[in-house]
Amino acid sequence: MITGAVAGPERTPAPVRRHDPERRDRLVDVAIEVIAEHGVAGTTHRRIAAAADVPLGSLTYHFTGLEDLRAQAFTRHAARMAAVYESHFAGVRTREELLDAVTDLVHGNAGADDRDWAVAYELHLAALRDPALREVTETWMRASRAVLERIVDPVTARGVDGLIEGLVMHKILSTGEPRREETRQIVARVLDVR
Amino acid sequence: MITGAVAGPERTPAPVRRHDPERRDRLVDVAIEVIAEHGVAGTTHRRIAAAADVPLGSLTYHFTGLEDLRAQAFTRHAARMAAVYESHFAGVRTREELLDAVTDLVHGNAGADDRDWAVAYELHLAALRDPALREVTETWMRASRAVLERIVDPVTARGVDGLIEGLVMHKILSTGEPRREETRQIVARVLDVR
Amino acid sequence: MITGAVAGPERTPAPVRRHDPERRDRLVDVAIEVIAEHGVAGTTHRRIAAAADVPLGSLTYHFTGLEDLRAQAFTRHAARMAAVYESHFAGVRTREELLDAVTDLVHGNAGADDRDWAVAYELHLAALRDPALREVTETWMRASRAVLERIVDPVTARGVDGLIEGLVMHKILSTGEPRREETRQIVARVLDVR
Amino acid sequence: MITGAVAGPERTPAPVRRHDPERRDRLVDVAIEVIAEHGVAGTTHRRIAAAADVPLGSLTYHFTGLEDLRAQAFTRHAARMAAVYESHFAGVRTREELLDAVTDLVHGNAGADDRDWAVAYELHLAALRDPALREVTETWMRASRAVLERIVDPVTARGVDGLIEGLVMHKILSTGEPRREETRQIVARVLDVR
DNA sequence: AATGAATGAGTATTCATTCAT
DNA sequence: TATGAATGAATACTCATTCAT
Repeated sequence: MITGAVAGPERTPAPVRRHDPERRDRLVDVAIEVIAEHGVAGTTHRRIAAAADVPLGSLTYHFTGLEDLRAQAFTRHAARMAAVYESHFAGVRTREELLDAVTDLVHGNAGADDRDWAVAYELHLAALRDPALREVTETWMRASRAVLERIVDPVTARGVDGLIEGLVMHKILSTGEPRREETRQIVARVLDVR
Repeated sequence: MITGAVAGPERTPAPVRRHDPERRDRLVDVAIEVIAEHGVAGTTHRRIAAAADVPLGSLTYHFTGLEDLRAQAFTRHAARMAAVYESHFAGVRTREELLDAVTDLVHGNAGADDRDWAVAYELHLAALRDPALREVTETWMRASRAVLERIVDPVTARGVDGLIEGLVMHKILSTGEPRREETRQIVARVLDVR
Repeated sequence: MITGAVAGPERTPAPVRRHDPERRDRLVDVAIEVIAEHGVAGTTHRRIAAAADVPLGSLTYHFTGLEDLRAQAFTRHAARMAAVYESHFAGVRTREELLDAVTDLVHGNAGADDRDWAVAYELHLAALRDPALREVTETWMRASRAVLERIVDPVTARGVDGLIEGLVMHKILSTGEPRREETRQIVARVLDVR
Repeated sequence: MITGAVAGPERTPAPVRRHDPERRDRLVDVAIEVIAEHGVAGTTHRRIAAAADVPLGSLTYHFTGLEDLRAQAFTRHAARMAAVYESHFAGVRTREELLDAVTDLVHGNAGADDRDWAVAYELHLAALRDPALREVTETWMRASRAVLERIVDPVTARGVDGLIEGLVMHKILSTGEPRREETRQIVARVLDVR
């Protein structure tokens, strides 16, 4: 016996959806993905809504505006990146161990891939023009330095942090993958190991 | 020997050139300025036209489109930055001299200021998604390395180049200016000086 | 005789009324305030809800829609303005007394200030396009005339009523306050006093 | 012989339009009409564009924004209304002639109909909240008074002007047309005729 | 050759209203 | 009963690009 399905003439195609707790939360994650994919400039309400499979109005319901959502996305991303740093260097005690850990980080073996770094650079650039985001980048930078300063002195920490930033950016930009051994050699010098 | 009238492929039928013959050229410069001021995302035909005090139609007359103009602006900027590198390191012979030169570069005493670096980061990020710009960044990066490789080995060159990139970015992002002596100390290690 | 429980058509099954039992009533007042502040065009569910410190859903719960609420707000305002007329002219018997009373009304010494008149004009204009509101304005206008006709003939009543309308509007629009003595002089002529 | 008209497969449905000088000018007129029809609140870009049979983008090309267009529409309307006053009272010399002229004006026999007055009231209300429009209303009001002051003293001018305003508004709001003779009688008193 | 007008696609945002809870 | 989430239509506005002049 066939149940229901009596085709009335103007049956609407199922309104569905509705009641989606955590949507707000999910939207922030989707926004991060869209930034990774299309850059800040290409991050539009429409694109996020489409990626999250959510109606357009939902975005401005949950967030004051695109700027608001963007800021939250960046804040979350920075927090995650800081957590990656934190946990990646958690067991490191000596400069020798740090050397391997930093090399791993640069080469993507630490929980943050090119995509994540790309978002980070988007954040950096956005922060250059938006003071509100400066706070996010500064908090993040302070956290990173603090992690490194558990093992090395502040000057070295600043050097390593800067080196990571630059090497990763060049790695992302280059077509050819740089050799791990070379990276290790450079990091070793900044760390004054050997 | 007749100097003029060398029949090149695009011989125009007596140019006449109403006035403002270097407008095309000037527009590229203005575009760089607008990118510095408003970022790639905020760089529109209208904004450039206004900044150059030129009618809107003039932009699409001289350039295929915005993308075209942007690419030319980035190309020119990269060439200029490469020239800054080139001339800044021109007289440098020893690692000791290089140490000072690099420190100067990072601290803005080399012909490239924060504004210039900001455009460079805009380019980096744009190149991440536009293969056409990848060529520009790679050419530039190769040129930078070549300059450094006149003085140090390739691995060190890559390290110094990356360190400059990272330190400058962090300097631009930070509110407080980092101390020159610290920078020098870090660079010294990568250069293996002292 | 039992006072309560008169079985009217809409006998509710023991109201219970959680709290804020006069919310509905209060919302109408808040709506009037919002109209005064932002005009009909700027009177939105959200704005009223915010001004009343009430959840958004509360508005559509208590009222069929915005139009409904607006109509009720205007109706109440017109009733209040009519009451102001009524009580302001209550003790007036002679044309001489009326002359002072009208002058006072125009100059805001009668319980209705510029803000109230602004809402009145919003109503007038809205009524121009919404027949439902026409009823409100006509009832109000009839009431006003009736008040005046207790003292003067219908033609004079219509004249005075019109004059009040026009003088108040010009007073509201003008930057400089008109002189009371002038107003009095004009009103005197329409009333044929002196 | 059949000329042209060789039907290619993807013939677009005629782009037409283009080159429409005076469009800007025409848009201001259309805006006035839309305000008359739908009120300020209902005057949207879309509505004006549709009424003028012009693409949406054309509006923001010619005007800074809706506010700009609205202001220009009101300014033009006020100028026209002032011109109506001016020419309507041009030949008037005596108070007796003025009496007839004012009565005609109120009853719509002077080149300004209900529709025009409705726009005027829209302007009044808009001016209440927008200082920029205050200038328009004040200029207009000054012009009206100046016209009347050629015939009567300033106080009387202010009274007549106010009376016209009020009587016209009530006439527009009322369903039944008031009797001309009554209007004349009231105006006569303010003018102190007979 | 040069440009101002024109246009259609796309942007963020606001909002009245519906509805599951 | 009351409400916060949800949604789709509508809003003003921006813009790259086209094109008649």
